[in-house]
Amino acid sequence: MAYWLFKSEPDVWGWDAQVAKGDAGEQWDGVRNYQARNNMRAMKLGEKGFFYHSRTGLEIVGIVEICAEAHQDSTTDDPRWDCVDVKAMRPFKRPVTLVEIKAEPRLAEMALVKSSRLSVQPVSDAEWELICEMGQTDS
DNA sequence: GCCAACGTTGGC
DNA sequence: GCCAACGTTGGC
Repeated sequence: MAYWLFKSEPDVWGWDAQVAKGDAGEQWDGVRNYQARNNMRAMKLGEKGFFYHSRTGLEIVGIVEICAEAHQDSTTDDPRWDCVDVKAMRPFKRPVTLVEIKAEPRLAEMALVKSSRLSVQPVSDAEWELICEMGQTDS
């Protein structure tokens, strides 16, 4: 069971918009980066990911679940671009900010810190557990 | 709003 | 196949 992290600018697609979609979920479209796409192709039904607000907010606000594995991104005809569907599972009691993550030595290897431009990234089991604790949320 | 870092494109 | 030019992302 792998864990993931999805970034979005809340002005464009934020946690509230994700929650509003309910259990039907929504495709994580618009990714035009091979590494991010490859991460989505590796995702399995039922796996979980963090939902991170980039640009404004700069914090992890909740947990989403993969509710459809990789398929064509319907916002383009270009067959290179796939995406998964995700649905909101639960919010963090306390959002975990980028500042806190950077201040935590055990999270220094996170892609969020090391390759800040990658919009869909893997999260290790240990990182997952720790961040859930920091967010006072069940992992 | 700025700009550094990074990824992609395309001419050679 | 190199690399300069360009576009985009995202922290600050």
